[in-house]
Amino acid sequence: MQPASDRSSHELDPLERQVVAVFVDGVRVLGLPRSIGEIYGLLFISRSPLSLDDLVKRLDISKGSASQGLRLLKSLGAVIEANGSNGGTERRTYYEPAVELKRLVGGFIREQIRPHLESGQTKINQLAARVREVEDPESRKFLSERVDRLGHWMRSGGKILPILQKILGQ
Amino acid sequence: MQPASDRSSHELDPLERQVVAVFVDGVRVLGLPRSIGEIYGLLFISRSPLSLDDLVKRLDISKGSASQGLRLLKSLGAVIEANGSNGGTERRTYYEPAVELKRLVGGFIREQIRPHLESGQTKINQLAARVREVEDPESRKFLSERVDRLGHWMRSGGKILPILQKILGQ
DNA sequence: CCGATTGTTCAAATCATTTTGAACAAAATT
DNA sequence: AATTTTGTTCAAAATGATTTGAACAATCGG
Repeated sequence: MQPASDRSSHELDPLERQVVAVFVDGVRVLGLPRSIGEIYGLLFISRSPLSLDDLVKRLDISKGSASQGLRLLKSLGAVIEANGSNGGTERRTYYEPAVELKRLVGGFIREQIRPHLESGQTKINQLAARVREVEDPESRKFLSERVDRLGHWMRSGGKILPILQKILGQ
Repeated sequence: MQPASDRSSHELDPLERQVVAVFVDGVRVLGLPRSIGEIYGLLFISRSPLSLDDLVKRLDISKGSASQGLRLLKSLGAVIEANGSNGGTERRTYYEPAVELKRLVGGFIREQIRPHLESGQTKINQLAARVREVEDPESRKFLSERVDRLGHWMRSGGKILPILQKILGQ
């Protein structure tokens, strides 16, 4: 005989499976691996925080995956450690999802978008320097027009981000 | 003896290579394959339209890649066919890049983002229906709060897109 | 101190995506 | 009509990313 809320059952129930599937899809659009979606999805639909071991058992993934997945999600600020409100016994750490869109978007931008924009800006500066050394004035004009445009795109991208965050912050 | 603008040289010059590298990086962030970045990048930095065959030779990619890459780029509205301004001789088609950010962003949103948002919305509706059938009122309350949140995220995503387009359209 | 528990790391295996290239189709040229 | 040119398609190969699992470290309890 099992308790009503069957924490020892390893399998996901259909609703949980469906939620996890939504997140697996979602993270693929963002270019993140499937396991990230599985982990976050299960945390999102679970009423209480889960340990690494819970994730391993219920999602049937390896410890390695769970560990790495949690690390990434923590770095994004998408999961937080739920330090047991118990008296400090229990050394196992439990995780819960951050559920404010603002936080999620902010973390994603900070970790996954900004670094690319920054390295892109560097490369475009190098490009501009090279273009200045092109002999033929006609070519140089064309190339600098294009490279300028590229720089403009980058700057637009940079400007969009805070706006995005502002809007999604409600 | 070769003409000054050496169209028969297969190799990219260093500047072209650098531009292509920037686009290869760029499209990876968007989750598109490398060849897409190579093709668009070379078109972007080329003073005249290029044919499929030019792309194959200069980028040293297969005909198949070039053909599929061009198809995707056309569907995004990122390259357009430059119908020779000649008298209709020349049956080979040449391609040039669309260089207005607005167009590029619009195409990407239409082809790569909207479909996901739409199928996501469908899935969330199914989810909501299932949640209504959960017996335990406590659980049902929790689950419907979470699923509502998910729906809210989706709608936020949908609302952001036109704003993005407006801002990037200058 | 020893064994059990919890979690991390990283090389190897697995899996998914992209690229290739051969076969084919369509249209133009001889 | 046969050949050449241009381009598409798609199964198989190559590539690249993720996942696994064994080895390891750290901490706790007995």
